[in-house]
Amino acid sequence: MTEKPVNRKGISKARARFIRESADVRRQALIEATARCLAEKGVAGTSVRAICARAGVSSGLLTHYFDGVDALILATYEDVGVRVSAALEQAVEEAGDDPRDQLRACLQANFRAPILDPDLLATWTAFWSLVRTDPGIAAIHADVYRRTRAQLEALLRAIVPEMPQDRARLAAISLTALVDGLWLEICLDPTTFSAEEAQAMVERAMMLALGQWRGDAGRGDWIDQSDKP
Amino acid sequence: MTEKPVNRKGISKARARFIRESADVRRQALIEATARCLAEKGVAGTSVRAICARAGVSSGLLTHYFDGVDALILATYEDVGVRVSAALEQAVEEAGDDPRDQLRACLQANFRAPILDPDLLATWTAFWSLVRTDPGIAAIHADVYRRTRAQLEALLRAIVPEMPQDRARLAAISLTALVDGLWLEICLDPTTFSAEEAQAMVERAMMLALGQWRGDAGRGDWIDQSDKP
DNA sequence: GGAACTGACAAGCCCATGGCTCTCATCAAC
DNA sequence: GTTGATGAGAGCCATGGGCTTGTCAGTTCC
Repeated sequence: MTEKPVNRKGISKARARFIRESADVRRQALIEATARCLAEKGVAGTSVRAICARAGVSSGLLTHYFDGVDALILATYEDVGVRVSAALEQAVEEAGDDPRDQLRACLQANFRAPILDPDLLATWTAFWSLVRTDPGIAAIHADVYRRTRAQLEALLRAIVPEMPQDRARLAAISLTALVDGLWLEICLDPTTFSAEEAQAMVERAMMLALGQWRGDAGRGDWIDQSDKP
Repeated sequence: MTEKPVNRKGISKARARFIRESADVRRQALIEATARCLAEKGVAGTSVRAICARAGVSSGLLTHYFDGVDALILATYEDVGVRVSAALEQAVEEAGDDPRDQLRACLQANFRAPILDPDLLATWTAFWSLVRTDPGIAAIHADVYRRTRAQLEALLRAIVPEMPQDRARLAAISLTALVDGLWLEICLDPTTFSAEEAQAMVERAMMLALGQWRGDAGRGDWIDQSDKP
């Protein structure tokens, strides 16, 4: 008595096979598909159907696991933010014990894979454009940047303990802004300057922030002075 | 024999009065409406109907004056870019004859009205998110940033003629990136630092780029040395 | 000064696409 | 085999962009 399933138009349909996955696997797949969509086609091209097609699932599944497409985008922002933080963290750990090396590594890692990636910037600009209108995105943004600055501030004060609190704060803000600006521009238009030049610029800014630069407008040499009075 | 105009449903319609405007006025009105839409509702909320409602015209007029909504967004980018450049140019002119004052004014004007404006950032992030996918936007972006850097480079070399070409180039890139990063962050989240602090940071970076800073990690005083050896 | 003309303009239709829901098939655990 | 959650897929309503049609405001020519 098993009759073939028939839709409203009377056409027999064969439902596709599928495998059951855990909620975590599905969520992660949807998040990664969203990031790829944002990167490749921008916010406008990031639709439920596009995301689900990339994730290889049907469109109904998005609503099943997330509270709509906006919630998925928010989850994607969180995930991407965590991965960037992890990449920076790893760079710091691989840099050894000298806080100066750690700071340099933390800054320069922004101009190497996986952070130096135009696709990642496309994802990020999509989020920036949502900060204004979406309080949830704004909250995550504030948190991500606060953590970044706090980390830089801690490294600065580890290197130069006598640096005043306020100066460390402003230095961390400046370095973050410089890195952001360089990263933005090199991802948007890689022909203007190279990743190596970007790394040199942030290293120079770092040294200047540490107050270990002597004005020699012509040569640009570094003055090594590891121990301070 | 004048019968009332009747639409397909047989309902008599009274066409709204309108006034004829010149093409320039209409184009400008549409461009400004687009900028406001981008600022308030992001790219997703910037539809033909939304733009035209803001401009106070019917939706058909957009196609009449522009080659679709994409072309209008592109024109808006051009217009906004020109206005920002004009604001910076004006700041330079009002700064007097000293190129040092001009450079400072050019940098610090980014943290005053009309450039320090979250709405403007929203517009700008919308454009950034389009650079990847739209070659027209990418070309305009490259041009705008090239001009900005060229201006900074010229000012730097006017202040310190003996500065090598490459160092001036990198300094201009760094200053642009710093300004962009600070401007981005202060517009996204004004609670992190103030406009005055941003101006102080760019002034400090400017002085450091000019090589007129002496390492005094603790105090942060300026060393005035207008004449160089 | 009025009639014909030109083109800016409004209104609304058409089709595509978007997000979401609803129904029901399918799989895995018991 | 039973069962219940996972998942597919069509459908629904809203919205979007572009186009077509027809009107009305200035202009021109007599």
